[in-house]
Amino acid sequence: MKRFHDKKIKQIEALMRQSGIRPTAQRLAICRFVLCEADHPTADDVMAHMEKVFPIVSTATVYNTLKMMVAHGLIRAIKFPHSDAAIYDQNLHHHYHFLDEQTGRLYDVDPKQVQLEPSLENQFHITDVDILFRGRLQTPPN
Amino acid sequence: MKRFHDKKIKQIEALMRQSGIRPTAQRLAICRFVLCEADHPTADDVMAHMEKVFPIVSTATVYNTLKMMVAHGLIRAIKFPHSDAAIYDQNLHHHYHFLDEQTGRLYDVDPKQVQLEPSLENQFHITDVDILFRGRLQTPPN
DNA sequence: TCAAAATTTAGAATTATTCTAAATTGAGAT
DNA sequence: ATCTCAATTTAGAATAATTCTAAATTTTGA
Repeated sequence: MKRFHDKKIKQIEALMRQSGIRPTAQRLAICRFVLCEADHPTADDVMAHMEKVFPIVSTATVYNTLKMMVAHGLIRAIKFPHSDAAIYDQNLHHHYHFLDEQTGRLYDVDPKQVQLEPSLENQFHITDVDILFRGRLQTPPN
Repeated sequence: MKRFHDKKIKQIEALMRQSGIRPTAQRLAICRFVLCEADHPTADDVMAHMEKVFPIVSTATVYNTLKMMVAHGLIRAIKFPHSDAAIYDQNLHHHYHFLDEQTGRLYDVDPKQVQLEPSLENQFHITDVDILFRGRLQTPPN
């Protein structure tokens, strides 16, 4: 499993280089976490993880790296109404979100599962649609 | 028109009392602006207006009053991804929003104009849906 | 008219994020 | 290996939106 691990690192390093991000140790650790381990993390989540796996990282580096990843198209930054902190999304496909109001956890929603037909052509030319569903997880019938 | 003006003030005062908000001079001015004059204002917009019509109001009072109006169901506070500032919405009907990306102006969208059918019952119990359409105003054919 | 309660205020505190300028690290030429 | 220049990282200051605090002011109702 060490080998597997190494391979993942190598892949991420390659991805970073392809995107034009020089893979320093800090950046690599941040990218790995955000791309492979985390689920809709905030900058704070990344900080907390980094404090475990990396001697000392500054908030500046975390924010700079996240911003860089966004700029190079590796992730997207999104804000939701329930929190002031941006979350970083590794899912680059067009998708919506569901917020479990009880846990605060976000889930991706495939647009295929959502039939949406706005009749607004007369007034607005729509280029993008953000949707946040809110509620609770469905308790499966036992 | 003075009379008309007075009547509006009286109505707002009555509304405040009914909602359990004691109508002080500051609060009345804030309520009037938010309910009758403004369009999706931020706290900052309210501050700017107040500086014109009222000697001195503190940010604390503006925020307190807005929070109070929200708590008493006179308005709703909403956050959108394009700005960190909350906007206050006097439209209490269920509705969506359209953001004109060129001007930053928000428009209400009647849910009747939007056919939405998510197939998520197996996974999620949806209690609310926030939608933000983004784009530009439709240029009317000349 | 006076005390108690409510309101307002200035300014400090907080949170998420960005900026700044100095220190450190790294890469390529020698 | 070594030196230099550019890139990166850092601590901490700055910013913006909002909340908090404690003192000052206003209001209310015996």
